[in-house]
Amino acid sequence: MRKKEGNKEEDILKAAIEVFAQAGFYDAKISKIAELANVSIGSIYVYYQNKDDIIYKIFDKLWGSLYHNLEALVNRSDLSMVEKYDAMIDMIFDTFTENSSTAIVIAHEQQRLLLRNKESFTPYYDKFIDLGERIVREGVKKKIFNPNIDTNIFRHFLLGAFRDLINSWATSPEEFQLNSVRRNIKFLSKYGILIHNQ
Amino acid sequence: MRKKEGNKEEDILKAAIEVFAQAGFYDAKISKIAELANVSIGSIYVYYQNKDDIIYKIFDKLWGSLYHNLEALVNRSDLSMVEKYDAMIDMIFDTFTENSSTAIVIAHEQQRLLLRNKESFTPYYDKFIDLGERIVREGVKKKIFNPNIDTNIFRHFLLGAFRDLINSWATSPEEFQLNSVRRNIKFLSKYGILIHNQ
DNA sequence: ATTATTTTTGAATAACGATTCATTATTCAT
DNA sequence: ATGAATAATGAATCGTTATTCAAAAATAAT
Repeated sequence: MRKKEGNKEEDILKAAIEVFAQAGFYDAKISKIAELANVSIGSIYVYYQNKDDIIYKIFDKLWGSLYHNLEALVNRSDLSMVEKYDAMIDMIFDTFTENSSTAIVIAHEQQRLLLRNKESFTPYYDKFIDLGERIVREGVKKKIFNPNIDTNIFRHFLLGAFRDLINSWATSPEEFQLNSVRRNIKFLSKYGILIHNQ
Repeated sequence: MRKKEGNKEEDILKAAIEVFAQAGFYDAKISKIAELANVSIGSIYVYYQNKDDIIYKIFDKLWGSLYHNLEALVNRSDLSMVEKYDAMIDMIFDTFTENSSTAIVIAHEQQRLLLRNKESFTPYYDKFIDLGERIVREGVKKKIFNPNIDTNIFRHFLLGAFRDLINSWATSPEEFQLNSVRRNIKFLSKYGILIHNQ
């Protein structure tokens, strides 16, 4: 019986994230991924069904991580509502910034892939959204969040803003102070741009 | 001298918008665009250099329209600062919703194309952003907008939120009340999600 | 050392679809 | 009518690259 050398499956995924982030999914070459992963082209097809399969597994990994982290947060009763909301923003922020190439891939490719094939998309994405909406509804029920805001619209608003900002930072990190981005997302989503004078 | 029949250039652009929105840029077939435009494949290459050229002209048209409309707004002195901001949101909102397929194409393709080839991208995009930032800085100077918010971050925040919401509506219009989306974008960007109790 | 089993390899395949360009069609001026 | 001149056509080309699979290499058990 032959043993597997190293962890090719993981090497390939890591390489693919970099290649997809740099070139975009369609311009990314399997041969380039193989080269970066120090693996033959054939090996890629041992561990993954095809090119699509690779990107779907990238999504699955990140949304899975976000989902599990949010799950740990959603039922914490030691936090005030606003503390819980801030913790959610921090968690999402940390996850994306610690995986900046994955963040770029998601920002660039997710929308189209969702359109193309909703069935094979990671279930963690919808589960994550559900948990997020639950937190917002909890805030409304506790009369902390504005009940006139549509929960569904708010989550698109917030995630859309997140997506653009994280992607912009990941693409040109020299243009943004990461902590400033974090602070501004928190502040803007809670208080908006206007100065409140009463 | 032979005259051109109808307006093939425009027919092709309109068809391409629909095909790109439906299939995504890379899966879109030139043959499908030709079919939808009632034009031969060869004619497409009479009016456009290549596939890229078509999508760049789609972007140019929409961002050009946004830029010119914003230019008409930016120096209006008959509006209060908040009225001007609301008018800007309304204008962006109307432009995107009146061109919903183009909105989908932009939401799905712009980021990657910007990365791929910043030079051939429409100059109206940057010019539009500049005008938008000027309005925000005017709001700060007039002590209506919060001076602690980073202008650059705010525009990514707002446009990111816009992008996701318009795209979501354009993809599943049955899921959203358009006026509710408009109202919520205005409210959230100005006042945030928290109830202000003082 | 030999065999069995599993892993790895990468040259060859095969399909695809953007782009070209020689040909045909249409219009207009004379 | 005729002939420029331009517009339109679409079959054929050509490069590209994801995927396959038969062979080779590595390991473990005996």
